[in-house]
Amino acid sequence: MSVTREKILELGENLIRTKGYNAFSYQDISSELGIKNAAVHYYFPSKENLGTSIVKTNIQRFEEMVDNMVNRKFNEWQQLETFIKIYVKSYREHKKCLVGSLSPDYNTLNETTKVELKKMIEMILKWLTELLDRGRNNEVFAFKDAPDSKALIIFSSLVASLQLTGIMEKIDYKCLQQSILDDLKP
Amino acid sequence: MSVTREKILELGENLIRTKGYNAFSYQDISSELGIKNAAVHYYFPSKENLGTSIVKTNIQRFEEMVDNMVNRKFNEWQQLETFIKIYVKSYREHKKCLVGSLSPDYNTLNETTKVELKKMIEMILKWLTELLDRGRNNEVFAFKDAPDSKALIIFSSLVASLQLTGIMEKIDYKCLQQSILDDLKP
DNA sequence: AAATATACTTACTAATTAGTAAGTAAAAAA
DNA sequence: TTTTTTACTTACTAATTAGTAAGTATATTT
Repeated sequence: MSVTREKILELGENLIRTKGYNAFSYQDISSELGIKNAAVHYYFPSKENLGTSIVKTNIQRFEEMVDNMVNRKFNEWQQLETFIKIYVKSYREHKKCLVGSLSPDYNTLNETTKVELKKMIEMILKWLTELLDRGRNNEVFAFKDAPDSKALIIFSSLVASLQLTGIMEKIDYKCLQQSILDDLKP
Repeated sequence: MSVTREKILELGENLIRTKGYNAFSYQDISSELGIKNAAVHYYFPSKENLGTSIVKTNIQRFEEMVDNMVNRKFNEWQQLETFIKIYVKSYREHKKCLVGSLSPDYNTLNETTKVELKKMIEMILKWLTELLDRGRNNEVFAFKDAPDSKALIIFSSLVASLQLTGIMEKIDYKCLQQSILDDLKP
């Protein structure tokens, strides 16, 4: 695959995660890469196309991460820790996560982008729900709620806290991360 | 105060909460109210001005809600329930909350709007932290974490879940609400 | 060596955006 | 009754937006 194409995808993702979908333009990308507006359209004919590709790339990344953890025979606790680390990394890089950045703009997205975003959220929640359920059965986790409720609360906490830490510097994300894990200790 | 001015504030808030700050325009407001673009500028010279006024209105609403609960001598449990009800109402109306809608766009907001949004989040977290702390001392709530961590988790869950329910219709917001409350039962 | 595909640029369009300056009709104040 | 204020409209501007059509230099294939 083309280097420019990959740079556009990466820059586009960063722009969504720092400015939001409706605030970034093809000009933002072209000027940053030192190419012309039309060159971006050469790789991604429309913004719909680019947005959808960015979400698809993220879905793939998530699938690869899960595959990798299964191959390395991570237990449930290790898997949850690895997942949370993604958000801690975003926090350090002063970026929101893609889901948190795109969700408020959902109504303004094109159909194909909506479909992929929905798919991505479904995938994460399904994986997290099953992880929590399995982990509780194996006595790696302990919690009262239904696994799907717990998954939603954990995912929501990670997503929204990331948004809030971008505004309130005093919030300690690592502390929050520890809180989530402590809460699941048997 | 002018009726048109109040209609603009209300419509503007709804537009932020359904489309996002950078996707709504003065045209959206003027055409909906059957007035001209320039009439909106008459009341709110700039979008910065309108955005800031909308956040200020919401701060005032929050302060009034707290005052009202104190006057009616609500205990900590009742106060938390009342607070959560705001989000359940938003859920039923298919709207996100203002904080969740504006936070991802924070970097694109004007200084004055940033200041007010930060003030609003600070206010809510401070109130919730103190409520949880007081409630635990009075044995109305039970939880292990530090009150500020718990406040952040609860607030984040409410904000982000509201965003996710707008995408995944199968998520049961009332169930989540119950989970949050159950988790605090002594 | 000729044909073709790749990776762009040049130069543009049509629509939308926030914002403004000047005018106006009706109500309120003097 | 005149003046002033309120609440707009008309008519516009300058900037930015996504997107396109046609051209071009370079690399690759035939």
